[in-house]
Amino acid sequence: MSQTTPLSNTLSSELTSTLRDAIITGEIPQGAKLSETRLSKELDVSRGPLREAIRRLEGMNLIQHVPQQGARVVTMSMDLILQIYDTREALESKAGSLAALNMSSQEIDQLHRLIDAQSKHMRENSGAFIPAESDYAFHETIIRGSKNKVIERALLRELYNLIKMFRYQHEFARNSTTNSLIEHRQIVYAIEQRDSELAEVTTRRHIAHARERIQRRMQQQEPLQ
Amino acid sequence: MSQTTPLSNTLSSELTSTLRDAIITGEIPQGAKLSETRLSKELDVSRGPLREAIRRLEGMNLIQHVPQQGARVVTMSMDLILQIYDTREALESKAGSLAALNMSSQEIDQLHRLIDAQSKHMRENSGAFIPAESDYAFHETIIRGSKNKVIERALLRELYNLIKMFRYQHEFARNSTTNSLIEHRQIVYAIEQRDSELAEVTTRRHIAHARERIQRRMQQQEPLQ
DNA sequence: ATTTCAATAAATGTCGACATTTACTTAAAA
DNA sequence: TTTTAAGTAAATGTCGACATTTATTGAAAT
Repeated sequence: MSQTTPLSNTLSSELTSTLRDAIITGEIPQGAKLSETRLSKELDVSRGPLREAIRRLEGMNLIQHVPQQGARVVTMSMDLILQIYDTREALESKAGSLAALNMSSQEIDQLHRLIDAQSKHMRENSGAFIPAESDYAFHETIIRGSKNKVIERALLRELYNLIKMFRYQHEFARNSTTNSLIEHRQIVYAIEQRDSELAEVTTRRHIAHARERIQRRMQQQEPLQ
Repeated sequence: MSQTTPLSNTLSSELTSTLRDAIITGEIPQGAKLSETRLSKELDVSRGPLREAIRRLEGMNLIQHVPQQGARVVTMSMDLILQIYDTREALESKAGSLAALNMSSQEIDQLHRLIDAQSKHMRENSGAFIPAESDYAFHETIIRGSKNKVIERALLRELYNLIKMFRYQHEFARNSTTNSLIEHRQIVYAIEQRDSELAEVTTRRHIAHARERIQRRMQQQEPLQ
């Protein structure tokens, strides 16, 4: 009989998800110390699995660990979020070009469905933003469509969590005008045409625009620390 | 009194380095299982720090961990090494362009010293390869010079270990003809001129050439598994 | 001989306790 | 009052043992 998904994940991986979400939402705030003794009491687990979860979150860039001092949630500075977006631009533009070569037609269909939903949402809520989940789904579909596991891991496991944290905790960082939808359409068009160079350029510009918006809004509105 | 570097690192971080090196050199071969019970006896440590080290190596892409089954050293396939080089091209070209903007003159001097040493080595050992350490030092200097900690971490902590493993275990993957030295000079020239676009292009091409060499040699010589 | 199943052995996951280092508090001295 | 230092409290690092799951072995049945 074939093996199905395990009913009980390991405690360590449960803790990883729990803490990750708590960090993204800000329930555990930036810069906060993750005290092992306190958390183990609060969550009613021993320190072993907790330490493993913390090591994993370290690998996801969500936590910084100093030997003999403990672990702290990363602090999102203006500098850091711009560095993240520079990195994202480099990786995701490559993912876009690879997606144009490697995506299945089913995956391209999925992109169309997501764009249509985004378009519908914009029409019905005039001038509204693209819902964060729909935007993530769009980008994740392309990233997975690149069929490059290394880029996929770097983006989804190590950058997107930080981006989600940033967006979740800073309203002004939420997506994005009608421009984004237009740019999404341009990207899908390029992928559909199997034009990897165009996909690379349109994706690069899409991320660069997002970076510019962040930089602009941050300078005027709220100088992050 | 100011705090100096600690005399005794934590056991867990010692183990991380030890295992990392053993994996890179192939002392622990690709695909091998990292049995906790066996390793804890061999290295005479308890399983706690060992498990933490394994989690860290997981974050460095050197190990794959399956719950309830244990950890195995990554297997380097033809597909994987090419994916790594595609990722490296995207990241390091960006690092090159940022280095042209952000490197200090001291760092640029360091690049010159490295190139001169490489040049001297080539003259004295006719047609020899650039020593691996010198090549790594060159690229690391540029990557750090980008002043982008996110890119730096992605490259040095998550890609270069895999590249070192690949090179160490496959002689045919060792660097590189006189071409590499010429390309190094082109990159330094661009950085020196603070020409970020040129630095991006020359770096991109340098990595792309390395990728092509690997692909070519792999097809004729030894089809990796 | 091959397959299936039960029993056993071994490995990973988890826990609690001890050791050592760091942080804090309090008292003494300047 | 401020600073320094000793002593105490707390936190991280490490260890060994138990629990549960997975892998292996061997015997029985087809």
